[in-house]
Amino acid sequence: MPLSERRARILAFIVEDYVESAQPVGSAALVARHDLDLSSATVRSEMAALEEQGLITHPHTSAGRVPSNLGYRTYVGSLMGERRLSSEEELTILHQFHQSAVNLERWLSLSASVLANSLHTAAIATPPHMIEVRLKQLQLVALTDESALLVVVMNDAAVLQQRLEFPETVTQERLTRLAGRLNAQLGGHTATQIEGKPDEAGAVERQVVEQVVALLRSEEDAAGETPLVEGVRELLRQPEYEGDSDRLLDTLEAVEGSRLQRAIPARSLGEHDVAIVIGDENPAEPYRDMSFVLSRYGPSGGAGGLIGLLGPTRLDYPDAVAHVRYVSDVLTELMRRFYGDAGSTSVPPEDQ
Amino acid sequence: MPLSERRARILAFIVEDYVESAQPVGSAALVARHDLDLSSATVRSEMAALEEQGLITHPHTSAGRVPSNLGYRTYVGSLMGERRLSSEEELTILHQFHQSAVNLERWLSLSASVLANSLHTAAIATPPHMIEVRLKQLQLVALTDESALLVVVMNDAAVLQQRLEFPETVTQERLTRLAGRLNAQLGGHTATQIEGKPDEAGAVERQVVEQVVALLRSEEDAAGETPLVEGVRELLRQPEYEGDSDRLLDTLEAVEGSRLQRAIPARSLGEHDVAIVIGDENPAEPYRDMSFVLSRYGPSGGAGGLIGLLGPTRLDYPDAVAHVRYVSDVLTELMRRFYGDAGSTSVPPEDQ
DNA sequence: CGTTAGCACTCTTCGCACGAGAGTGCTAAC
DNA sequence: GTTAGCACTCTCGTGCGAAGAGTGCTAACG
Repeated sequence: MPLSERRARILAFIVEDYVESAQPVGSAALVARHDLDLSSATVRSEMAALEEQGLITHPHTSAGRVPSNLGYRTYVGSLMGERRLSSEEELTILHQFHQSAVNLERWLSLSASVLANSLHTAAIATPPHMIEVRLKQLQLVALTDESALLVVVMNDAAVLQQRLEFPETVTQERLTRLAGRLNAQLGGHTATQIEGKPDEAGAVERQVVEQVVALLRSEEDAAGETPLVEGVRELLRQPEYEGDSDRLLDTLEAVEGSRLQRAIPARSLGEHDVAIVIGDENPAEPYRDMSFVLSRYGPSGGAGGLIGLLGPTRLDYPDAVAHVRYVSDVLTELMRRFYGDAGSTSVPPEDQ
Repeated sequence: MPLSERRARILAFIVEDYVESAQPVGSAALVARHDLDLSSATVRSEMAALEEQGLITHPHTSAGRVPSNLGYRTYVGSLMGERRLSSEEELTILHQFHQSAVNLERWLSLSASVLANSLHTAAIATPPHMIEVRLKQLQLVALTDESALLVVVMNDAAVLQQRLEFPETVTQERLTRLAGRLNAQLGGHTATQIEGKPDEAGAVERQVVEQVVALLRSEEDAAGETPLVEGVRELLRQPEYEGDSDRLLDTLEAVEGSRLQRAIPARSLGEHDVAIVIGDENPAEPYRDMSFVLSRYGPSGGAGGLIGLLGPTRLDYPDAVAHVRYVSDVLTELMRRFYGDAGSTSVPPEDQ
């Protein structure tokens, strides 16, 4: 049953008032704030109907109304207006990026900070990773006579390092030669491709190749890395947590602990989409009373990840969507500009 | 006025009982728990005397006694027994290190985790840095035609990276040659030494050298880096924060925000010492009701930092000291074993 | 003279009742 | 269909009293 125009308007007002005040909204307050040409009594009967449809609820008999998850979902799905950032807001954000160092990690944490501060809630960002991770170049630096540092640069500009212990004495000269040879042979290839090649002769060589593969694999798994979280304190200062230390600590745990990464709804997300997950739409237990507003960032086909907001269900969704979309676009554009299409140009032809 | 033997014993019991229960301890409870050959009345008069000397206080007239900061200080300074970890405890800890990857950063966070979990409070670790940071080797990897990634390895095995934008087109060949030449010229030198050398010819060359110096400097400043914090949730679950959301949030801010690094008492700390800072001995405002138990880690003369605990003043100090000391020793030993004396052997003779 | 039993006193905590306030739901009239 | 009126319900803050814990003092004891 579709909502009547009037009923929909009332639902929208309830959502918006509640988002702003964090207080259940009563019929009288509602007519006072928005000049509806209705009496509170009429609004009350409409509210009763909305409650009947499961869109709003009562905390208790004599309290005002609060949107249910379904209510938020309806609001987000068809009621809320499209919000665009003003050019002033956009400039303020851009300005911060231009002041930052040219460094992907910084950008990510800056993006999350901007989102967190704008919406007064937590923001998350998963580190970028490519679908196809390829070796760009490797280097070996002797540390002691029998150990060295392996530094691997990937096509998504990620740099990983690993210390190696050798069973025999190796000189820097030998390591440099080895690195040069391996770069020529393995550069531009994926972990799987490298594994398909015939084994190296010496133990040292095999060990290096093995580690290179391991590092490539770990970068491929970067999607599983701990997401960056910013603004937890903003979130915890929200009135939903006021005076409720237990809930506060549980949320802290849910947000900072390792559980978050499994709860992020990383399902298919179109290029320019913003995904909204409200309350118990998220199957993971501790996020039942929270919402995610997420977007994919990164040039299409290149390295990318997710960025967005994590807040109470009582979120300013229009504002959240506008901010997430804008920040994600800025981030994508920066990556495109400064990292090219993240390796997609430098991938050599397949071999085999 | 020195404490009488008996009075000292009573103070120690008060501290220990309070540490364990988090409840003010009353005279009757005290005699019941420890078989003192005294009546509660006698204990009461001793308590009155201890209060007179400022070692304990009353939350209110009819409550038990709580140690004051001075009381803790006295306890820590002369009353508490030396605690050593049992070999079982030591093995449990060692076991965790042996399961971890050979990676300094991992070790650090593991150390902090171990401390946090053992004492049920927060643990902090400042990233290691050397007093003298020297360039070990650098590498340049072309990313696009006009940009490259500069990777710098330092004598403390730290690896930093920075993206460079060049005003002209550069090939990987040219970068490789440049890197080789710079390694020969600058390897083993400090930022200051490199700055003392005559300027390079080309713009690209100058830019690279400039960045190398900047990265060395930033590593020198690593002492000022954000310390690693582990176990904040453990800390916040302590009874001192129970039901007090405001204090909880303030503490969260103090511990996770950027203020922490300035509050860490990084003053001179002997090789094997464990420094204890209790309550308002820390001049920084938000840490007035917290204690630090810190130790320096890292081989002497090599890269090192601070590691330790951050908890309520109501800390199990003997246990804290024993754990901090042990973990710090383990960490130092691991560094010595796997990173050698962190570059001190590979420092070339001074030039000039 | 130090130690102890006894006791009055103080202060917190908890449960409970009570009134004010907010908001609903129903009904009857417009 | 809309509205005014009103009884009803529930929360929240406040005040009060009883229970409990622990002290401080005093007087007696060895």
